[in-house]
Amino acid sequence: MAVGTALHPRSAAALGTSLPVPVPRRSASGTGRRNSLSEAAIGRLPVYLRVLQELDRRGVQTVSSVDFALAAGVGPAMLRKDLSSLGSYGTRGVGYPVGSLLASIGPVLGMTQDRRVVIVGVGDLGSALAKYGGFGSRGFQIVALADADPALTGKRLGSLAISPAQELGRVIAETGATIGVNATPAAEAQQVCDALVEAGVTSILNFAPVVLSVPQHVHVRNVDLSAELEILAFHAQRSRPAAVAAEVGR
Amino acid sequence: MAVGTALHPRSAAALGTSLPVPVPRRSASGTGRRNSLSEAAIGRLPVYLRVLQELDRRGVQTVSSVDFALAAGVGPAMLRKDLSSLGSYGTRGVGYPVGSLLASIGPVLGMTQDRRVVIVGVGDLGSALAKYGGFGSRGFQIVALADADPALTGKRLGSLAISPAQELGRVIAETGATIGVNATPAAEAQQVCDALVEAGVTSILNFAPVVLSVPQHVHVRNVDLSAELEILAFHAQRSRPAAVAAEVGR
DNA sequence: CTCTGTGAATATATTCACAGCC
DNA sequence: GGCTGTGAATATATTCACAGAG
Repeated sequence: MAVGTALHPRSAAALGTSLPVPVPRRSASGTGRRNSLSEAAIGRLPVYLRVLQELDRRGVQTVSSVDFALAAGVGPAMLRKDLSSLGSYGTRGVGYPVGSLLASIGPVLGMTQDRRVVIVGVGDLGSALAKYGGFGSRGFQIVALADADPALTGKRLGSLAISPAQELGRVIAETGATIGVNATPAAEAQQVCDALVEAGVTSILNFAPVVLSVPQHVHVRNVDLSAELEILAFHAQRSRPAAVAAEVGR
Repeated sequence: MAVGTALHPRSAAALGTSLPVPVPRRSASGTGRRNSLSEAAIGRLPVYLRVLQELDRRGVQTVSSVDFALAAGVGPAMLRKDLSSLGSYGTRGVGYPVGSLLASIGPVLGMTQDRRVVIVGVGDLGSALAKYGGFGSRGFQIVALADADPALTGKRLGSLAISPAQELGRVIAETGATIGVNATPAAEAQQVCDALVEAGVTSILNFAPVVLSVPQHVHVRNVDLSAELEILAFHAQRSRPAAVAAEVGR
């Protein structure tokens, strides 16, 4: 039988970062305005939002799909299709109204909701994330920190105290966090993930290089930094065919 | 004209993190053993590699596509297809030999090459990355740090001194770094990116939430942490349709 | 005439399902 | 019998190209 008790007893795991995994595809229910957004389009919305905010800040009122697309790093046709499936607010012959679009896309990405985040694992990465201003500036509020290491619990980081990981349930209940960031080492990641799920968190951003098992209703996105570098390394190497042929053929 | 001089004069920009962008598709030259790997498959290789290393560590010698796929969080058919396009080392009726597969996939991801990394931007995130053990354990060596802030330059972080960002060219030439990690704030990111490219770096991992412009031969992958949270927020919200309908319809 | 919205065409990716080998 | 390798079928995503609104 080889692999033995495969990593965990639950369902198949979610692999995030848009590495397309056989997600069972939640059939088109939901909020989708016109025809629901494709998964790929959803991944582009945050970029669109950022570009719109930048345009707005510069006082731009209207933008064509060509200029918008250029700034977002996509093709104009795709951008139009994405916006169109959002319900489309463009005017033919003119372009898209920056303000209205912002007001439409923002809520779609939950900007108007409560978005409280708990970070578990306050090592180097966890504390960097806790201090990172980018979350706050985009409407996410870090409301709690937790770590399994007793040496850290009780300490403060900015305005937040670090709670013991064992008390995750209570901390989440008290703070109302709905998003969990898992910045623990690989060995603890599944356990922490389980605790988050147990406490009712349904969105998890996972930095640990492991495939987490979660129930279907929980969304996991993985950020695997080493994997990113490996993918870059792969491409770098394709540019110099000879180098590897020797290695692999050996 | 609206957007005006769109963000940068160079070519269209690369959006990484596998958000599939209209990459001009480098036509199938290169190292690919059998029929070349799809971009999606390439993104899964690091996961496969990690699983194989774990199996190897546990002393597992052979693994079936079903068990392997389960551990990697993908479907067995996809895993077989991916491995098959790598040149396939499986044995029918038996499974895949862990050791040989490792020896095959490793080099494909550049594990046997020199993989020297320079980190630019030694703020919270940059220093967390510099201290992160995960890179080293997967064969990446951080050989240089740089920052534009004069208050930081000259300081040390672990065994490395922080160089002034202005000297990136020299630092890269001296250390032979081929991969650049851009952990600078959004406002500086394009400038740093330009400097990296100028210095001959052709692989960039970008954490700044901006669309970088680079020449065609340079590969960029973006890790946008806020975007990840926004995508989670989007999905979380789809689970509660009513909440947003009110917001958007307003 | 410009620029959006969108069906149709194409390109990619994933899954099925089964032939063929161990 | 069990399991891989892979063509064919399906599902997703992207791009084209043009009708039609302003």
